[in-house]
Amino acid sequence: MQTKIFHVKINMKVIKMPEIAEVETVRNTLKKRILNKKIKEVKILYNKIIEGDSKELAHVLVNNEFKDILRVGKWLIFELDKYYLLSHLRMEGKYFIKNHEEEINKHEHVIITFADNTDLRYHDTRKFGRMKLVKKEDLWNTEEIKKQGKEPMDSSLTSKYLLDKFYHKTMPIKTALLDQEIISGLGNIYANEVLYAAKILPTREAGSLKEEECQALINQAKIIIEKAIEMGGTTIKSYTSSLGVTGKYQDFLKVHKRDGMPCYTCQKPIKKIKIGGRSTYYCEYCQK
DNA sequence: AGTGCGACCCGAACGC
DNA sequence: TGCGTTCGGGTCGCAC
Repeated sequence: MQTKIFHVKINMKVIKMPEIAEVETVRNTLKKRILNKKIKEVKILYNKIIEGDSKELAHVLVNNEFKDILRVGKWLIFELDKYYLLSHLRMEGKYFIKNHEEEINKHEHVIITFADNTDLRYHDTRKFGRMKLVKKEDLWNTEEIKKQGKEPMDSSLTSKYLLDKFYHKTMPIKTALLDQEIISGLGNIYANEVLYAAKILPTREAGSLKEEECQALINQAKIIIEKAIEMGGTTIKSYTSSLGVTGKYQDFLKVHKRDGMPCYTCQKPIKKIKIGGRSTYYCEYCQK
């Protein structure tokens, strides 16, 4: 099983979507497969994935079991008895469940073996992902968790909240959308999509947005995330091969990676620029 | 404090 | 063909 196969084929390229919807999909998928199974061995093959002492982490996991899996923003949180194991997939982190006998792939960096001889394997080609052990009582005082802003699906994410966060901000709205301390869970791809759907130019100063524009961002973020979670679930279930992508995914992304191609609304070519070093796609006519 | 940018990684795509 | 170069993702840390 591959848990991170949130891929969309566009222009014959596979686009990866390491965002909140995908992390939620991973959480739901793993919950069905790994809870309440005794861990008998932990191998850490690349130490920099682990923040802190990797030997201690392995020691804590062995003879323990995962009770539940939570999520805050893009952080996966595996519940143990006295600790939580935090896991951030960054761009290319994936979890596989394999039989322990299967050969270890060169990108598998953490191998957790259960008593039933199945492995939970953390796979990360770019080695950007991170894991960290925290004591249960410290979870909400952990920097990474504490600073997460409101999630798109959270009803307390309101236009007033955004208006307040954006107040006097000179950075482009695109950059502000990627700030996890404001909205937790949006990545570069969804930021592009949300701005297009809300008809807001990515270059606008965040502080220049009106309340109704903030509301439009929230509305579109909810729609896009919800759809993506729905699609993610479907993708996991129907996954059979690397080509297991159905037709509807091709219609999902409206601007991302579509530079030079006609805008679906006005037919003028989609522009591509860099904002904060990140690829930004937009329609200069439809977005104001 | 707010903002911007390089570093971290490595496979894929691109240029010659 | 094969080589070297560029790009892209999220986040942190540093410089201004």
